[in-house]
Amino acid sequence: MRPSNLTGRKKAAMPQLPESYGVNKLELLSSMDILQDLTEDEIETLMDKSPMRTALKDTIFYGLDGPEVLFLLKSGKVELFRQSPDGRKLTLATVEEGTFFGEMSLIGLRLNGTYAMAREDCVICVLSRHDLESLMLEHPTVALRVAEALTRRLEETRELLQEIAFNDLTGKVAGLLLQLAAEDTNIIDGYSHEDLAARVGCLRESFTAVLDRFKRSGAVTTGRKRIKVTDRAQIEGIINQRSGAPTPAKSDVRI
Amino acid sequence: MRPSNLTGRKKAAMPQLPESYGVNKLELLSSMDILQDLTEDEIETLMDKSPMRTALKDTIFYGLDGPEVLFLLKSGKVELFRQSPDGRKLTLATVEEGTFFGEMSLIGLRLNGTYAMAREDCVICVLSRHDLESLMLEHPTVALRVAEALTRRLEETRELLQEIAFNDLTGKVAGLLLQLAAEDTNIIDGYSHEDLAARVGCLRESFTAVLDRFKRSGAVTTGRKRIKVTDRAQIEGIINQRSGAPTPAKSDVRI
DNA sequence: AAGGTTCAGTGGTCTTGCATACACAACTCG
DNA sequence: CGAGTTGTGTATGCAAGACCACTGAACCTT
Repeated sequence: MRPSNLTGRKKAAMPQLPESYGVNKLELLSSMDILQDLTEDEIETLMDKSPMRTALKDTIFYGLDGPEVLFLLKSGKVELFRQSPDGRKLTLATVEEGTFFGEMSLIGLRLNGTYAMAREDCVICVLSRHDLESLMLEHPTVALRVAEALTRRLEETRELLQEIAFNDLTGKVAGLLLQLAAEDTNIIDGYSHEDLAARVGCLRESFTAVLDRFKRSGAVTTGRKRIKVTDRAQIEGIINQRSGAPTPAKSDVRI
Repeated sequence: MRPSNLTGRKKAAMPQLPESYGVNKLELLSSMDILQDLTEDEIETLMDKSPMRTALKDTIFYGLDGPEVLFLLKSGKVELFRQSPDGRKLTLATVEEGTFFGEMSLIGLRLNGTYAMAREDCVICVLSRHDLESLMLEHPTVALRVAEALTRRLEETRELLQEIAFNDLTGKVAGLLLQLAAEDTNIIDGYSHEDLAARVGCLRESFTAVLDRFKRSGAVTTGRKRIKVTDRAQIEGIINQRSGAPTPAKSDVRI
């Protein structure tokens, strides 16, 4: 946690977002994954109902107490995390623009112990539980897309669970690096060791130690808030050695 | 893993299920959570399309290679688990009757490294990806129910993730005991230490050791495949001590 | 340019839980 | 009823990672 950072932005006047955001409102909404099958008219109707908000980088804009709403993330990046009583942090997921979060509203729950922090300045559209339900009932394709997205997330979460459960720290870190490294550049940028440690659920020092071993073996190079995966194959090797790859097990398929 | 157990059932002739199952087919289907809003006619139509199968207790009936289908579990209990290359097992979820699993079919994936094992004799209805999609599109309420169920599971999985990440073994075991203990009797029945260890991702011996400490402190009594939680409060205390309860954190809610 | 803050790297100690190896009890099935 | 199988209880050495305490470097703000 970086309390001083979180509160440090309080004083900053919220920068008025460029006018262009207003102009592209429709475009932004139609780029949402779950709304892609709606017509422009339908999206416009929706637009009128749902307020548009912004959240500044590094602010926690949803905590334990918010309302039951679905958030549509139009631009920016949001991190969902939980916190243990002793202050440790675990990142559940990072939400990219064009998709939603806060799906707990679907079952009448709040984010439920989960905090949402903007990792970049964000533009967010808020949908009430009721609006979401009627939207889904009126437009089955939306419901289908929601179900698809939820399935994908469930799958990701299970993957993460497996990774945490099966791998030792070295394996977890290796997995994380591969997951975060940009496809093209192989660079992970903008995350401190502390951020990354929160994603594998370990201490900052332990993360540093593992990364250091990778560095010594020539698999990565590092800079401040910057890690470059130079030998992807090597990192992959570490993971496969330890977990992940499904065993051709004695499955006994009979139904 | 208990290979001999898994394969040991092979020889057993599949007992013909009682006729009553056939009679109650309609009733069974309408008790499915996601189908509860359909009329009898609609359910009957669906019935004709989807084959009905059975899976015997302790058989793995879905492995790495099955088709993209959604399973509707009508009776019995199914355990979804993954396996690491070195044979460790992690239970992702236990599916109770009246709901579905295999939702990966929604996004064109198979169960994806996940195995499904019948913990009791099961009656299962199989829905193809295509049938599922048309069902959801024609009946938005079904889609809504699916989304709700998926949300609930996502939430549960995150809860599990948090528990695994934040708690030490003692805490994890405590959480598991509370979760599994029957509301009324406080008894956990039918699970071996090995089964339970798989759910918290530790060795059988480690589980035994923790349980033994609980026993000594008088929180539980044990028998073969049977654990009775005698002092629920004490176990709860262990959990709260270590994790779980949300902190009144310095949240900075501003949107 | 100065002072404060965030990041990264390191060393040392201590606890937890893993690996391994048995012993025995309870259950199952021929 | 007897042999094999499965479930449970225990001990011991060992390694990973948590926890603690600092250091210096990079960055930001003024």
